[in-house]
Amino acid sequence: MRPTVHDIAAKAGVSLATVDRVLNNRPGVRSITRDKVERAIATLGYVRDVAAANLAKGRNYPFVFILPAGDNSFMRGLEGEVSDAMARSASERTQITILPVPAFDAQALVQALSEAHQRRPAGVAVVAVDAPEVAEAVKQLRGDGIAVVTLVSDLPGSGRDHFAGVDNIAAGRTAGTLMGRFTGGRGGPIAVLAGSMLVRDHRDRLEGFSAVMAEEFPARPLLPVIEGQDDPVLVEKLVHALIEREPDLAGIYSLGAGNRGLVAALEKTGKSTTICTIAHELTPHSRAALRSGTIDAVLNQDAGHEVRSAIRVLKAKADGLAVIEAQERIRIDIFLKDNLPLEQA
Amino acid sequence: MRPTVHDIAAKAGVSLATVDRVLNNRPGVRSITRDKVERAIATLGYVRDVAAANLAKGRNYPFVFILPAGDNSFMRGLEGEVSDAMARSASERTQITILPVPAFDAQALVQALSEAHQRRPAGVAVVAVDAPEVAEAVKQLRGDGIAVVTLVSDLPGSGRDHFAGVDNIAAGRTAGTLMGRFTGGRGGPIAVLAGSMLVRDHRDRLEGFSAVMAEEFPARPLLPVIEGQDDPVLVEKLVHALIEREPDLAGIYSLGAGNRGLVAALEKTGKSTTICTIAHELTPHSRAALRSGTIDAVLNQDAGHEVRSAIRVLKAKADGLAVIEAQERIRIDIFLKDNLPLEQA
DNA sequence: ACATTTTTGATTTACGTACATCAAAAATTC
DNA sequence: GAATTTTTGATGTACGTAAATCAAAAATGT
Repeated sequence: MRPTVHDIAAKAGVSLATVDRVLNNRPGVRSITRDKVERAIATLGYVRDVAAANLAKGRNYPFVFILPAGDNSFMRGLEGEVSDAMARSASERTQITILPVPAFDAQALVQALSEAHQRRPAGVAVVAVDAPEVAEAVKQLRGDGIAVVTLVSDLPGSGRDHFAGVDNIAAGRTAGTLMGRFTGGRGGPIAVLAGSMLVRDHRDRLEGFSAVMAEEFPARPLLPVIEGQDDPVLVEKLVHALIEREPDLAGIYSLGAGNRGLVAALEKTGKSTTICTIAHELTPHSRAALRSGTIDAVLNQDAGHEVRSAIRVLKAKADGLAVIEAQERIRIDIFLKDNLPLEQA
Repeated sequence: MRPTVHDIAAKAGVSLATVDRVLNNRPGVRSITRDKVERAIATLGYVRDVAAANLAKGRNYPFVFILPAGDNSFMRGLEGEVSDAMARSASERTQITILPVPAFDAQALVQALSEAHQRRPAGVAVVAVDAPEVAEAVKQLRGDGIAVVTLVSDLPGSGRDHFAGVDNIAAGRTAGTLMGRFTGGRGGPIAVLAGSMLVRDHRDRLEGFSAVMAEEFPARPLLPVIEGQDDPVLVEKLVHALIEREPDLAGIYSLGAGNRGLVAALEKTGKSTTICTIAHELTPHSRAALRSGTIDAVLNQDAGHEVRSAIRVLKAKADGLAVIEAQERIRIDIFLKDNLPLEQA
């Protein structure tokens, strides 16, 4: 059996109360006694039973998740994962509140952060918009001892405790290597379709993609970036025009969300198989397009992993514990039609 | 606050003892009373505090992990993950024992399963060897109410409760698509390097790879399979001979373990950049080769995920609970040099 | 209506830890 | 060496559930 506080008390020749004082570093223990107890802890290999401790403490973790509203499939999937986490709240002693905000709206986000602040949670997870006033709001939360984790989109310089998301430069580089190699057998330029260059993750992906294309495939021309605002209608129009303008187009890298317009344009022009298409985020739409061959590869960040990681980190930070950064790193998944995971319920 | 057993008792107008009888379906409760209690549970939305229950029960889960011995990097990594899980035993209430067996030795595995049986654990996880006597040994464990999960390599027809590993046919297909597309710009045949066709996962990978090559890239010739027994020296000799014999070789798919010989042969012949190489399992060796460009892509199964999933499933089965199969599905990771996760300590 | 069986209630102890209180002992100060 | 402060011990309660015991009540059979 694993040792308990009683065993430590017996081993160290002190009372239970003293062991408790040492374990929870309460005052009023001589350093000699403290040493005795700590030696007993070490030799017996005692580790506190966290479950029992939490039960006794009645500890719970009120968290607020601030997520963009709208019909972005990825974000809705993310929200679904947070809901799943809420369903697990009972056993994880968390109390999660979701606060929706308009997408890409720094001012609304600042207000949401302030509302979250008023609730006095132990931690806040937020899909950040890259703006100085948002960073300022995050700083205020941190100043009040509230842990803050950025989710999916980071906010460097805000003093956030952690970023639960992928390395988007690496994601862009991965897309670049795949694009270069998949289109190796033919000529023609590559187009890049973004949502908006005002969003940090899109900028990072472009940076990585461009770098690899320049380094490894210098012969292949890169067309100027097209910004589709993640709007299906606008994207379809732009991609349609692009395909007509560039009959020899070899590939399209879509680094933003809203792939519906892209897929529609490709399928309507009958170019879906000849143009190599690489997109981001596995959603019902991109999954279908991958299966049909319209999209050739999808890079994905696992929203479930991100949410669970964010919660783990928030808990640790709320308790003042260290986080093993390497363990919380979110991987970039590559999906081809052959390794698609089964659709979940 | 979430409701407790006391709240149910009050709501249902019965005593605590009766609530306990219903919750743990002990005998001696009229169906009318049982209904009252169950309605109270439903309306209050009571969920048992698993931590408190486990504390009260003093529940723990003795498990045995049977792993192949030898210097296979992947298997050593797997063992490391099991060790990590042992370190977490305290908080997870598990007691894990590792039983090493000689690799690919059905007889030794049967003996190990029998030894595991004698320990009367709540569950056993085993890297299976595909042989009828092994299946028989697994059946005996199951017959005694011991949960069995196959790890990495499955054993269909043994009645095992679950398989914690990847779909190797899909993995082979994924490799096929990558190979076909990566070598799209040039001619030449493709070679397949296996460990042994006696092992199930190798057979499955070959099946998937061959199928995709035949379906999608029928023009590309496939050379007869080379079996290197996962032995670095033999593999290097065979690959060296292969490269000399086939000067126009476009790609090599290495679907087994022991990539050291492969990498050595490629680098010594100076063909490392011209031959597209796809291998399995991310180990220090394959990672280095990926980084240097000798290997172009690595398909990986996350050993940590597999071990943690196996433990979750064993726990659930030991408690007679259902498993959400979709949630325990292990993904096939694709790594290029651009999306390599950082090396862990 | 009585005996018998079944069902229910009341109460207690336990799991391992947290936390509070009060008294006792030891160390410190003057 | 007495007064004071600091340190330690003893003890109890709590968290939410499990599990046991024994008595009381209700249902059942005859």
